[in-house]
Amino acid sequence: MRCMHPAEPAAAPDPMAATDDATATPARLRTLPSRLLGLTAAHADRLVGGRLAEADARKWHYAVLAALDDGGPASQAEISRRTGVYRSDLVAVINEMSGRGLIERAPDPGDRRRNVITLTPAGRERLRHLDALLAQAQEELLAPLDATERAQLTALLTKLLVHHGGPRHGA
Amino acid sequence: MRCMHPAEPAAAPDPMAATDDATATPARLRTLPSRLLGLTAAHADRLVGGRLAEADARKWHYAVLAALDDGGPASQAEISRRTGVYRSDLVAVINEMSGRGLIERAPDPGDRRRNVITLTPAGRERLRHLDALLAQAQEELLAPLDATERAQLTALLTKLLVHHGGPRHGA
DNA sequence: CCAATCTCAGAAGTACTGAAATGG
DNA sequence: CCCATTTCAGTATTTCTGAGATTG
Repeated sequence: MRCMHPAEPAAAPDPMAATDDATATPARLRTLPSRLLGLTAAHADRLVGGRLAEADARKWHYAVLAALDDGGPASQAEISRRTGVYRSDLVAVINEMSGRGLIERAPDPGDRRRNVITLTPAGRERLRHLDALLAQAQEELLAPLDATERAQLTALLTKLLVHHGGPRHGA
Repeated sequence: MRCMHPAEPAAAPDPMAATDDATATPARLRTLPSRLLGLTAAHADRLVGGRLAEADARKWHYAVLAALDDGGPASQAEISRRTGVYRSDLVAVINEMSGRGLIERAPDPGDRRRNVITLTPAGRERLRHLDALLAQAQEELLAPLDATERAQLTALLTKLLVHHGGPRHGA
């Protein structure tokens, strides 16, 4: 995986993780919640990134497609707000995706500062495909958990997120 | 935070995270487990990184101190194996920490290729301090959960990790 | 005159690679 | 001759900043 989430730690190695070769991971770190979270998130990130890579896509691509399908056509600034991708970096993403015919970039007649980005039929189909890949990744990730445990995990994580200001762009 | 875990996604922003301004986060992403994990991990990373920053420390510093306190004096290569920090990057970390008197770097009499890194009393005290800061961060992170829920979260995350090859250096 | 949008060019922080130098 | 360790120099990736040009 590359870097779909702006406030999310893409997939960087973690110094707190250690091999179990000669000497194992320091005991203090073994059950540290923040470390477990980081490790698990990294793992999930690899899973998701790997699936998307099969289709030559990145998190950003999916995020943009999802934002357009969900909220309708929008300016680049608006997409940036929806997805958390920086406006600067959105340019390249949109260039690539429009080059593949997944989206269309047209000047806004009403406000000539803006480009209106629209999802094409090919983009919608692409989104469905990526949705399927994403679902596979989630299944792979959650494989060791049963339905009850999955619900618990979602509930716990959501509780942590909403408590600290909810899932806003920066976090 | 910076980057304590080698295979853990430090603290990169997440494109899948979105503001709730005009249009909210795409519905598909709202409860996507991998996204919840990434968001929560990023949040935890900020908390931990923030606390450590108070003491002008980074994850790496803590990881090295913990590894030394836990496994005793070691060569740099050994510390790299314990912590997951790359040998190349360890050099700078060790330089800085030895400059602050937290550790000592001495040539190994038995094997002159190696440096033996030893924790100094100041380093041990430093570690205790960082331990306290880390504990604060965990408490802050888990504040919305009661004891039972915290245990559940730890259990669930551990289950996910051990299932996929356990917490090894790369993940 | 100020705000917003799009764009590019580059800084900053991180992970990772490769090779040289030393020694076992 | 080959392996291990320390170190440096450099690559790759990604987030984020700043400024310029255009338009409201």
